Amino acid sequence: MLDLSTLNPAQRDAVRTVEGPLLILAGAGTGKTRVITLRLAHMIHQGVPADRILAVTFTNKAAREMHQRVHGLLPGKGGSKRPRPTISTFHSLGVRVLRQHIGLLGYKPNFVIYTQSDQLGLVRRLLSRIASKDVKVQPQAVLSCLSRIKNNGSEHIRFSDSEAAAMADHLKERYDASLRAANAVDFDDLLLLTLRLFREHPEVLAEYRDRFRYVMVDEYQDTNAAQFALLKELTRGHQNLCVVGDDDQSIYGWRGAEVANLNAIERDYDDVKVVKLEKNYRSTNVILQAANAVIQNNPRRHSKQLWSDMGTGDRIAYRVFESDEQEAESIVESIQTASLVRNIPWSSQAILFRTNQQSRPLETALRQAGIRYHLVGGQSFFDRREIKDLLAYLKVLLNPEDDNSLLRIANVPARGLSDATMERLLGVSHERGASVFQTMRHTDVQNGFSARTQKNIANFLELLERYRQPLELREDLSLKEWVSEFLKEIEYFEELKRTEKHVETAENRIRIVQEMIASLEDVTGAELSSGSAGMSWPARRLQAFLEGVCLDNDRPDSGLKGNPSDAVTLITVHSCKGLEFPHVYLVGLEEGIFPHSRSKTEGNIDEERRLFYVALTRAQVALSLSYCHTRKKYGQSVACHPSRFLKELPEELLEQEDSQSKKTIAKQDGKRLFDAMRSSIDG
DNA sequence: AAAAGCAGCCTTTTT
DNA sequence: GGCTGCTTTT
Repeated sequence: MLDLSTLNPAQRDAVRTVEGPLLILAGAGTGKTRVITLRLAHMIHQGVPADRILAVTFTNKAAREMHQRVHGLLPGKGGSKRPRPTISTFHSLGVRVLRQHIGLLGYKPNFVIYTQSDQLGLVRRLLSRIASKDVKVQPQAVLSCLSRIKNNGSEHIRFSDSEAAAMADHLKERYDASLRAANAVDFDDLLLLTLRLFREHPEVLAEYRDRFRYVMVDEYQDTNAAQFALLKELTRGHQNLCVVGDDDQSIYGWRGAEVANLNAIERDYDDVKVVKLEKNYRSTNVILQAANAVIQNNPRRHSKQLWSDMGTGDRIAYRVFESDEQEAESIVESIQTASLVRNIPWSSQAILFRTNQQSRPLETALRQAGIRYHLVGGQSFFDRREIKDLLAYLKVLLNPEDDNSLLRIANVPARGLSDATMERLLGVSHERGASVFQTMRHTDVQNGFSARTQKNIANFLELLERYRQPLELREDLSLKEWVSEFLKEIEYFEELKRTEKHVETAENRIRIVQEMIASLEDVTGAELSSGSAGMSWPARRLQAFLEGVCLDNDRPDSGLKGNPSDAVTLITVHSCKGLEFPHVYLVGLEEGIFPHSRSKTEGNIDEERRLFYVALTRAQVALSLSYCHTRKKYGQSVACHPSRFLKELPEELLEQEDSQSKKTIAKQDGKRLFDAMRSSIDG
């Protein structure tokens, strides 16, 4: 029997409600994940077949964790024969559905998924083709408008981006056509095409609706219109939809998330049961009071008051610094002191910041102090040239129709397919409505080029074919060896060495590629269910690998090798949602950074405040807030002012800490610090 | 056709 | 400050 006695009444109520629509309003740290996992386990104990349950999470990491926790609660761990609940993100679910049925929409099932940078590349290319020179429009802005149009139709575009919006409107057709020609889909398509599939092919919808009799959604406040529509399609009829969310933690509005979906549940479903979780299991009451006070300044929210049994707790440290470098150094010093004096492990301490670039001075300070850290988020990894190259090679080998990837690597390393040549091929491919790869293969096209270029084209095609064949034919193929051989043949590492000034950076890049290749072998059987039918085993594994890379931002420890995971966490406020740390240092609380300057012009201060609220509620026992008088922006120092959010904190919860008092360590602490330092020297 | 030099711009957040 | 993409040079 499943033990529910440790739950509070509200939690138990939520867990025991199995049938019908259920809305769980779960404040930060109120044991939400526990409720979800226990509810899942409870349903299965009650006899609901596990494979008829669908649980949707926001990130792949959350999905994995939930999977493990649920698995731990179920009987018969060894017997993997038992059906398991489906736990995935909306996007991964979309991929699964589309791999099976996308043929009905005229795509081929081996489609590739375009990442943000792929999309950006495509937009750039389209812009340069049509834009009559120096129309100053940011591809990034066009892309986000495109996304908005795709999701909501063109009437929803903001006025502030009118040029970008107009351009997006203009490009939309071409953009979609290019994707289709490349047999590619973008992130939005994963949801929108699934929705279209469900609407145009009721028999497919029926299959999934029948399969998933019980649907549960985590982080519901972050769902967008398409996701909500998908949920409605899936649960029409049985109405067994349970959503868990917190309107105060809605921080993805810029990506189309609609808090309104929380209320829409009560509007669109009959007899919705609402359960509110307000007892917090994470933080001291000082921290919770601060969080409550801040969030009260937001209008239109489901009122919630968090409280806990964790005592009053220490006041919140409030610190002011001259510069961002000093801030970084002092914070690192505090972390070190906490570790040496009070034995706080590195992993219990996290530094939170609003923007990725703020990590730089912090990383520098941590490295100087010799403290291990790991950086969460920060896209830099997949933006690395060598990773983009490698992924482009793999994508082309799997799906040569992928123009974007093909154009990226056609002449890398140089093989006589100049930009001019590829530009011409691209032009012809547009005329014929075929992919660049297909275009290259036509002899009549080839004949238009010089004898030398013809030879180069032929060589390139031959290279691709030669490596594609084993992928499709040899069931026992080792992907790792296969890729290694390919890179060796094209002399990619030599290319890296040649183009890099410093030997170390080249070697670093090579190492990164090799690590990536090694992880090709890690593709487990579990992910393969999504492989499209009719493909060979190695091709499906490669597909699963690329999917994982595209959809799962949570890259495996790219930090130093073999670290025993006791490291300080550096993380953006966005990606820290759902996490908790005993000691939290929130830095850079300045106007323009937090709240971010962009949010002011767009009137999204409320969302920034929610972001601040999320940051505060990550802390369990100790919280430190700080800002600087000057900060380096794009190389030069700029004066800054304290964040308005600081003024929203009740003064009695704060402990002003000037740089003097920080150095006066209490006597016994001083002795312990001394002993600790001595023993670390002796040892 | 490849390498070297230079201007301009930025990333707020991520599936 | 640093990167990307563009222009010039050889």
